[in-house]
Amino acid sequence: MDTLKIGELAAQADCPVETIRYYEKEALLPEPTRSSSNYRLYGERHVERLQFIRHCRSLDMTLDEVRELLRLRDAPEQNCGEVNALLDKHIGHVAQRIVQLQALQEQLHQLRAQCEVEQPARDCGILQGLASLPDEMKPANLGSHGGGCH
Amino acid sequence: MDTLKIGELAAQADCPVETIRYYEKEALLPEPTRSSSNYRLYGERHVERLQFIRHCRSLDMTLDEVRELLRLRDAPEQNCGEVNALLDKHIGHVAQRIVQLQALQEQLHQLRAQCEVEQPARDCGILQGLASLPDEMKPANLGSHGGGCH
DNA sequence: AAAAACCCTGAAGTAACTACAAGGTCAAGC
DNA sequence: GCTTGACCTTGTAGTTACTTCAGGGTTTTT
Repeated sequence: MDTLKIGELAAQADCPVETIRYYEKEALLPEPTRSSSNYRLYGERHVERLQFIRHCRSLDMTLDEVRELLRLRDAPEQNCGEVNALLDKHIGHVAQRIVQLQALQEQLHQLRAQCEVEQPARDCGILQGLASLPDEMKPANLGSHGGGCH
Repeated sequence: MDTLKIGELAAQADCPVETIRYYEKEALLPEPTRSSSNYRLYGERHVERLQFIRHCRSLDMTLDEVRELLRLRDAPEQNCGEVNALLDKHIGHVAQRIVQLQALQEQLHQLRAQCEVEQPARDCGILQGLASLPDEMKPANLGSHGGGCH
């Protein structure tokens, strides 16, 4: 019944093979059956589940959020209110991050305006602008849900 | 001459003590002198350098970017064109990330609109919307400079 | 039969810290 | 003089979501 090797599953869900093994270790994917030579063998339900996970990840959810959604998905007669709440919260996180990055962008543009020409580094307004710590924007202000742009 | 203990430096630059030790290990801060009881002792140049680093970090630069800026700062007669270029590149990263997150936000709002009520999870439009992998927005598309919002 | 392509496990590396554990030092109070 | 607490030391492990590697075994293709 389960006929897909890991590379075939990977192709169907557009996901690196190593990531699939990682998801298995994290218990996001159930352990598949094995062939006589110990190869993992997957079926349609694995394809669906992996696509679900990858879609969530493409929406920038954490694996913990995905885990929660999978749990809710696995209990189909329960109320989906929690699903809605989780998504709303995630939308809030993203909105917050956008606002943060926009404020950052403003600061960066101001800093950039300090030096329009190429000159000796000792006179560079940018390096001077970076020398003192502005209290409006401490690293701590980025918060635990900050995340980077890199 | 160097009279500040690590906790005092930490207070002046608003930076956790452990982070200072981490920056030292990363060679962003020079090794300080030591007291007879092996305590680190810092002076004004350390305060300045640490504030510089923290300011860069508050602007979401990577430590590699900071390292590069410190290098340029340490050569004051060189031309600062590289500083300007580094900052422009960083501004580009942030701009790109903002656009990405806005696209994400759009997708999340569309998904959220799939389910306005609380109902059995099996009928939840959100869970159904997450079930298939949309090709316009694969995780790979986020790129190596993606970063998260968490 | 040999080479290429695939599969296996387990460990280590990434970024930038943070949080211990297990101890040494110092100032204040009793 | 002794204790208590705040501070300092080193070193190690944990965080996220993977990615990369070493050192093999298997299957498919040539």
